[in-house]
Amino acid sequence: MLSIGFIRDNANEVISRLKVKNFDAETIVNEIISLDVERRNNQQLLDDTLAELNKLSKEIGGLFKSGKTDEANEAKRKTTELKEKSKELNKSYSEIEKQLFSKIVELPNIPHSSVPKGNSEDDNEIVKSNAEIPELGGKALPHWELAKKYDIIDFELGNKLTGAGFPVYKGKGAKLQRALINFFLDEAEKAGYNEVQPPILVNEDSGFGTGQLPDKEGQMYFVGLDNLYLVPTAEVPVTNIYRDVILNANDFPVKNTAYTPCFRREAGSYGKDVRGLNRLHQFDKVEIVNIAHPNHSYEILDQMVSYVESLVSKLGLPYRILRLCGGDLSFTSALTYDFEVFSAAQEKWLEVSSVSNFESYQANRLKLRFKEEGEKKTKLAHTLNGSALALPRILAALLENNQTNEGIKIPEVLQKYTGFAIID
RNA sequence: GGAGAGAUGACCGAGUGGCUUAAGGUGCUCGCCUGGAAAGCGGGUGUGCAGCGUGAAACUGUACCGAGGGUUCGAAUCCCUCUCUCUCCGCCA
Repeated sequence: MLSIGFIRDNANEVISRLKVKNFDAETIVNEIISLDVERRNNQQLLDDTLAELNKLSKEIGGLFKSGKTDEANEAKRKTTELKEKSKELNKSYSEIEKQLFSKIVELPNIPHSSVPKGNSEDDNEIVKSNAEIPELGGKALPHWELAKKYDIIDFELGNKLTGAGFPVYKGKGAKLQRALINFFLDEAEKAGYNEVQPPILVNEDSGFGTGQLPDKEGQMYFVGLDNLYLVPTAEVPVTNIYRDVILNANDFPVKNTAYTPCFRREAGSYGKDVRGLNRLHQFDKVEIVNIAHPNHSYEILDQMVSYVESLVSKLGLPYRILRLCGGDLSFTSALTYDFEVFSAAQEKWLEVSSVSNFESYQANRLKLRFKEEGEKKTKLAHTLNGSALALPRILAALLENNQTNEGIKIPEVLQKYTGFAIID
């Protein structure tokens, strides 16, 4: 969420810049400003009342000790009114604060100045395209048919065990999954990322910290008996490692990577591009998460984009990089680059990575702060994350693009992980 | 799952209603001392919100001793609820 001080000092800027996200913030911002004034007035009264009460209590203590019981009882009588007053002020304070909070969390993050205007994915800006699209000829099969032909992914079996969107990887398919995970983790480590293996169930505080809760509650699987959520991405547990943490400026940049399965209910997206591996309820992903100094977070973002680009290049996949327009940008993001690879039999671009800078939006929820060298005051850090990479669509593109009469060729970089060069 | 014991600052640890402004120690840091260091001595050392200022700081008020309520003029301390940790038993990959 945006910090109240920033909204207070930059109300007009907040309103105008949120228009890029097609978000009309005027009413909310005005409500926030007036609630903020109300809150501060209320706090002043409350603090004064409590100060007076504290002073009296101390005096009463002294009077009792020196045996002046009558005077003490007299003073006690005076506190009654103050106590009632402070109770009321306390109540109104929490009420105002609650309202203020509920308004502030309604505001999305402010988009970066480079974010293009636009309403949908059609308005995203293509930053780079390396689309040497392979010629497959007429008899190219989509990946779900290849999966069946070589018996490497079993969608029906997943239906039996769980339901739609939970495929079973078999034989060389399972091994290829494992190879991709190891390849991605090894590459991340080479790029300076520290590997962590977090829990894949998280509590409500964690869900709030990265912004999944309260808005996107319906998108996560919820284990009601224990009040826990299955992670939709490793971003949630890995970023929340730093919840309520105060870093030193020289700790930056903090770079973590994690492999986790990811669980998404995908409510409301039934029937659209869900064939095969295109959209699943459970999938594997390696995520990279950075915590950065505010002055350097956009350099870090560029580094992350280059890093992800190196992965898709090494896998030999045709790709393009998009800068998301305001309308397509997520609620919490200030700037997002999407990576898409071309899946040649479906003749479709598939999103395989999303790399974002959240600036201090998540950090404010997380209370993730840092101190400059020698300074006492804390400041909010910047958080960033990116998929590096999400497996299913990578797999879909690899299968489709590398199919030959002899079988499916495995990219050279993966062969030392798979132990085979072809699926036949 | 059963029984018991706990949760105090960066860390250890005292504190059973007001001489607590959270003792004492460790760590860190600044100063003195020193050729330099160690030791020693002295000072400082949390977070949020608000006020005052606005370059920041300082200063003032307030809240925070696992979380949330309650009792009281006054709560780290008493009461209630919850969460978590440890020990033993049970179960178990």
